[in-house]
Amino acid sequence: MTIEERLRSRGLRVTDIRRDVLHLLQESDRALSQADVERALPDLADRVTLFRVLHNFEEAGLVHRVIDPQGTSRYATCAPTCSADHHHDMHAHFRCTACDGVFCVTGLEQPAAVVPKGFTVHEVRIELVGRCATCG
Amino acid sequence: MTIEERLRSRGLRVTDIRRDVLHLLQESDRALSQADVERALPDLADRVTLFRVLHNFEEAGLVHRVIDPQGTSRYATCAPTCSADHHHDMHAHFRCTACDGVFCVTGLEQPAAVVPKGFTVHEVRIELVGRCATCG
DNA sequence: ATAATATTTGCAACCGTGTTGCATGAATGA
DNA sequence: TCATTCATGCAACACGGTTGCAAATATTAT
Repeated sequence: MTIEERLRSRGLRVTDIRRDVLHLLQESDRALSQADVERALPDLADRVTLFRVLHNFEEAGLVHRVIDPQGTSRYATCAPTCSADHHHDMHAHFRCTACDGVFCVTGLEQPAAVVPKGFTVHEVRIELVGRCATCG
Repeated sequence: MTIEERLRSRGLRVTDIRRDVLHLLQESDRALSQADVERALPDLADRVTLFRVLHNFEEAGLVHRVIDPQGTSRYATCAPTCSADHHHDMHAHFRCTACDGVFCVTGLEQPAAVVPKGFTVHEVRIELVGRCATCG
């Protein structure tokens, strides 16, 4: 599926900005912050526009968002089968302490959660912290 | 151990602000943001001072910090045996989708992590998401 | 108790991310 | 091609986080 088809399939109009940003996210092996996108594609668009584009992508289920340890949002493309509602419970994230890169990890089984009486668990989020292949 | 002893044992001087803030965190059953502390103890201190007090507590290993889904920091008292370095890998956090409260959960076993070749996992962070006992 | 020292506090000011409103320009469908 | 709907840029603001510096306070030594 081309990038344009991907955008249209989620009801988003095709524009230069959206095409370039989605392409960048697709090529990246890690989750990018808005600042990362601005650095990679300087002068492509106003920062408000970028904010809205990333926001649109997330709402449309094209990307998922993860909060990094500094509290800023990072975005990464979803698997093609992702939808906006339940794409988050399909994988965990790995964060490298050296380069601060965030990677997706699939195939992780969820541990049985033991919570106090009266608590209900709907979702288990897992973050792996360590060093990536590049940083050794 | 009294609050004052607790502060001194970590090399922190005892002041009204530190005593009140640590007491508040100790009494709370959930992790509090700086804004929460300001609301609970209005006019106790300047917001910069509060920021530094919470920062000191974390460095001293008196509290641990967790980033909530909005990307803001929340603080909760550690078990007395916690140190600044390894207090984070002793428990998971539970977040209530209704009241946004963050609670500590202990006794959770860590899942075996499957990561790509070349990756090294040093730590596994787990966040449970659901409804707390109060919110049903 | 007092003075000397080290730390804490408040203030002003700044940065980055996130966010809204509004006017303008561009993509789509008829 | 025209009308409509949506995307974009700009200005402006909210908020959390952060630093530097001078004044106030806690600790230590006299």
